[in-house]
Amino acid sequence: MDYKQTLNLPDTAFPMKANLVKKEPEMLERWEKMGLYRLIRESSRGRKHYMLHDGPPYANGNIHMGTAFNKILKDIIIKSKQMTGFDAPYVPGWDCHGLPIEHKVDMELGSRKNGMTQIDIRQHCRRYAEKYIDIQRNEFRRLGVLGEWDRPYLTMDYSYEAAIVREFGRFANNGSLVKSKKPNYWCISCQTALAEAEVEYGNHTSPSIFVKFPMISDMAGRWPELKGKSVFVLIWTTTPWTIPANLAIALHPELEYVAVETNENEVLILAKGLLHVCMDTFGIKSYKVLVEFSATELVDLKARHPLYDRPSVIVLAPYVTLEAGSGCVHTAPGHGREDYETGLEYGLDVYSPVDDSGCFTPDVDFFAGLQVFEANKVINKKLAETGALLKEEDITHEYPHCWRCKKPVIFRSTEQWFISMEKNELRKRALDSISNVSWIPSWGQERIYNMIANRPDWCISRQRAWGVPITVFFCKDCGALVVSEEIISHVCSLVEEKGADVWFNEPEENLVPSGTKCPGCGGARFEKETDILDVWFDSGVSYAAVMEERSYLASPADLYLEGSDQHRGWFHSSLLCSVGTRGTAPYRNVLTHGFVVDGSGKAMHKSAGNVIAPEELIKNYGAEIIRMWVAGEDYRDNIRLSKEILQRLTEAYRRIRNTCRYLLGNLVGFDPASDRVPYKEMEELDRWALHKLQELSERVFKAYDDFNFHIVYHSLHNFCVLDLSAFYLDIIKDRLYTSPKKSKARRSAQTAMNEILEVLVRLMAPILSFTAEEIWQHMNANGRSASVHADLFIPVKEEFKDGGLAERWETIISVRKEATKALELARKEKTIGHPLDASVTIGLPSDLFEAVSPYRDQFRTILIVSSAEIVPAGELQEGIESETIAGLKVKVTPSSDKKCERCWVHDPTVGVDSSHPTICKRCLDALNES
RNA sequence: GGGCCUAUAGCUCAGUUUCGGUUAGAGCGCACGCCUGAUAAGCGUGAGGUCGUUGGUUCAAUUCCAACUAGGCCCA
Repeated sequence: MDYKQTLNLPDTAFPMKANLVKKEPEMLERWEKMGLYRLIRESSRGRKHYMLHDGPPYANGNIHMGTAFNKILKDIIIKSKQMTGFDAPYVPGWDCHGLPIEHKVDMELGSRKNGMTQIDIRQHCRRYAEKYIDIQRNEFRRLGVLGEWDRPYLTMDYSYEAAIVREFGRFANNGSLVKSKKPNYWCISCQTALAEAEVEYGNHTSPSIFVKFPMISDMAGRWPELKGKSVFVLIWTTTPWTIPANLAIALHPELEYVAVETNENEVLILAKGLLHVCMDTFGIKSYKVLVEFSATELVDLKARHPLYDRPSVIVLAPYVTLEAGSGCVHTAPGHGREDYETGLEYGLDVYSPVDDSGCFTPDVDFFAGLQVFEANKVINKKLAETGALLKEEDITHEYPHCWRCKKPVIFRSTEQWFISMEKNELRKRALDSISNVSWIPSWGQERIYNMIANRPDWCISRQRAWGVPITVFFCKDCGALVVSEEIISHVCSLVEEKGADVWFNEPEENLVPSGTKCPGCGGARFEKETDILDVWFDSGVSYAAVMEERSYLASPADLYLEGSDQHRGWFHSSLLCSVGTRGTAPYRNVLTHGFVVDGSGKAMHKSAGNVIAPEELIKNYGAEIIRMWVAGEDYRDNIRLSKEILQRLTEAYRRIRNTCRYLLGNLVGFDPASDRVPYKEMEELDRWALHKLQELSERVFKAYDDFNFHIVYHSLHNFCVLDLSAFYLDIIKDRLYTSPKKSKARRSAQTAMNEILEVLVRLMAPILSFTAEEIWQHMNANGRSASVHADLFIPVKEEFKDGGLAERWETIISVRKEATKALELARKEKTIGHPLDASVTIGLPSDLFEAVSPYRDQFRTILIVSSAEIVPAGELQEGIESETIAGLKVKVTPSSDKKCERCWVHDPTVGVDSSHPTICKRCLDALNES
């Protein structure tokens, strides 16, 4: 007789092989068809909200691992919050305006751009953004990210553009908006301002000059050594054309300076550390240090400009180095970023006497009308004439060039709009609001605090085409700035209806409310501003344009979640916008993650050739493995990605999948409604499993709560591998297979397994979204939600917890561990093969014997051997001594009994019934019962 | 150069973080073996770590402090 047919072996249609690459798209289609996202929204209506506000990725290019990571992390949070019992909507967004898109469109258009209007170009930009929104949307959905994909928020939506204008208006109308000069890259050939991204660095030869600035301030009074000498401060520069704009000389606050006499009573001031280098350069053999000063002694003293009759003041600046020059840095606030910052600090004018074509303005004596690069040699000649030029030579160095015409660019100051950090105490209020936000990890707080504390005013104007205009006017008669709540509200409604294009399409008279008068002169003719807004302002007001606008969302959000670079980006701009207009931060919690790096911890760069694309992984592994990777890595640090990591994840995935498959297979024919065994009547081992399950739930819930998804992942995996596969499931196999189908012993195990699967499938759903759903479809259908994602976590059941039981089983497990070691030795010695060949006797020290002896009858099954006996240590002479538990001995011998053909246990009762001569009594009973 | 952060077995993570103290844990992978009634599965045993480097504090440091190195983000 083939007794195998009489066993209850696992049986399920749930495939062992996941085939994720093929199955995932089918699952997505299913979700799409059933309208899963809507379904979840409807089913959670009325629950407490959890508001995660999506930071908009830029609508350009395909997604990369970083954006994929970020979106999956958000999805895990949304799903876990949803299953915890919140109503957690997710509205994805895109950042659509800005230079990078305009750039790409520029390149696509090429020379065609020349005949085009700004409106034409904007149309192309809009189409370009739309194209990539579609591409990225599909890519994000493919990852299993659930959200309102059919109605995302776009910063180029008319309603969003209107919100930008409205929020900008609040700043304009509360006096925070100021106009002032700021140096920027400027291409004199294209006659346009350039952004950092439009500048390419390349070699360039510049004249390098050392120039003497005579001191005006009296030095001899304080330093008698200098009495009667001509004292000069020595500066060095590679841009002689900025000398006419010199207003200051910067020294490093912590460097030592010297006054050195070179010849004929001439004294030079320079950094002590560069003295010898400089003297060598000048070919000065004999010189004498007269005085040494610290920089702080010289600050505020005045030198005279070498060409003009005006002072050049000595200031301190941290960026001064000893790498080159004299340690005294020529400072022209109108022509350098650092010079500008220093100028602001010391209240210097942003003097930039150069016009659009790069020529000196008429007020510049000697050089008016000269183009700056041409002017270099003229200026040097003039300096030489006045005796100020100490040394001149050419040097080749890295210098910024225009990305389009490849010509060297200059730094030049132009009028820009700023949001003042001080006018309405924006800086102070922003800093105050930071402490009301929970920053995760906590160091995020210090990081953004330092940034806000040290940042200059926010320059919000861009001389570009693709963006939302700065909607202010100037009076054509008196030049006054004209902006008001009425004007902003009028423009807003126009933009709402026609998009921001209306600003460029319509003449001024159509953009102001009729009857608008200049508040200064009463004039009625206006000129509109043509600058557009910094795109950081666009996304910075998303809390207003999205969270406040949509009825089912709310602001402040519970969570903003982006990479750590966003402390300078979106977290930063959103904070300034919200504090500036609402007086409070737009978020309660800010979670940051690190960056995706390669297996060795290096950043992914095209040039390094170590970039891995999401598309490639989806094709080879499936999105589920990427999701597991997102969960498994501790994202506070850098997030590593390599082939080996993926390999490990794939194996872990199979393990979890197979454990669930085994549970499914053993639950065939089990209807919990009618077959469930009451807790009190369950076998103790099954109750142990339920206890461990509650511990798992507790740990996982806490981990989800703390956003520690790697703990969720490790906990789930460990539970499947250790508690289930290697212990619980292995032991109950015998009971499941050989007991009668409907026996209480078997139903008890199934009751536990059913509970385990119900809990597991939910706990894993936020991470293993595809697989959990697949399992869900194979589970008993009674009263089940249409999707696991529309269901809730099963709360920890206190009634399933039994600490005392768990403790007793800890002891049993520790004894089991010793027994398996002894079995392994016996196997090595070929005494046994399968553990069921063995008969085991365990000698235990008295305390252990006391603890374990109530379970002596169960030890055969616990050890999965044919017979097991527990005796006091003294009664066992032979056997292997344990190395870890003192006094414990294990004796393993081959079983002398016959092997039951049905249950494979060697048992003395095999053959008791002549009609079934090859099976044991237990199996005989089982056969008779069923 | 500045701000913030990270550094535990081949890989992913625990732990020591509010008190520094006996042989630093887990899983995976690897090696070896078992099973063939979870089978392109399952079980067992074992080998892997001077806890980034160097100093300091201490009776004692992977754990505290400093510097350095490597790496990351943001600035310059």
